[in-house]
Amino acid sequence: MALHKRDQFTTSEQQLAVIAKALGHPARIAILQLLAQRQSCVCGELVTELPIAQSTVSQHLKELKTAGLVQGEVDGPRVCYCIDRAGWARARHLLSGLLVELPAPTAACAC
Amino acid sequence: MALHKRDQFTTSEQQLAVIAKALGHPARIAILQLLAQRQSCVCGELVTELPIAQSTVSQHLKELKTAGLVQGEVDGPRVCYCIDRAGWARARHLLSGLLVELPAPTAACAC
DNA sequence: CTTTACAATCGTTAATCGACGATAAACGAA
DNA sequence: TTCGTTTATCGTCGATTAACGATTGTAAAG
Repeated sequence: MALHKRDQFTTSEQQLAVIAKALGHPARIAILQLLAQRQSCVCGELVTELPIAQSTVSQHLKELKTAGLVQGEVDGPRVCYCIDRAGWARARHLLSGLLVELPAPTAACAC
Repeated sequence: MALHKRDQFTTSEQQLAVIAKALGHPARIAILQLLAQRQSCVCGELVTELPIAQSTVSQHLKELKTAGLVQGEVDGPRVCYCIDRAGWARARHLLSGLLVELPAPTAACAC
């Protein structure tokens, strides 16, 4: 593979991209919203709430976990998921940083 | 193809996912930041600032344009890009909506 | 009318994603 | 131990992404 162009970007750019990529699918947005609504963590309940197969939900959860946005804890035969406190705090920080860097459209460009 | 599961999600979930997906690459983050910094719109200047080939930059610009985040205007032989006011306003709205829905880690889950 | 820049598109390649069904693994209950 | 429930993983498939070089298109400049 050797020397990805990817490495030429800022770490904060990369971190933000990882977060955004994890958010880049409606199912994962829905999962996060469900986990936030029921502040009690849900498990395979997610599967019944979502219009996708169990294995697909599991994959999305894995991606969210990899991105550090979600956390799962085994509880008997089932797994209890919840939003990863630290990870989501970081994500919030990066995202709101972007909203500051790219402010609301005031004057904007001359083109 | 026929009937994507994708269609089963909220439109706001889908819109947010489209935005997030567009932000899901460090090069595109970098492009947006560059366009914001120099409030004057840049063009192929982007190519010299970024560690990727001209054609690749062009592709990323296209994706950003498709997502409605960026806008390009032909100016002689060159093209002047800037942040799409309306599109970015919408994106901001959706993103900050998410930050409200998923608040900072206070109590969180019992697991 | 050429030449020259600049930017978009084409064509290709390897890699990743999204989805599914099927299977395996973990564990409590009978 | 065996069964049922729950979740993760495997294997597969088509579609998409990311990247590049090469080519094409467009418009000012000579």
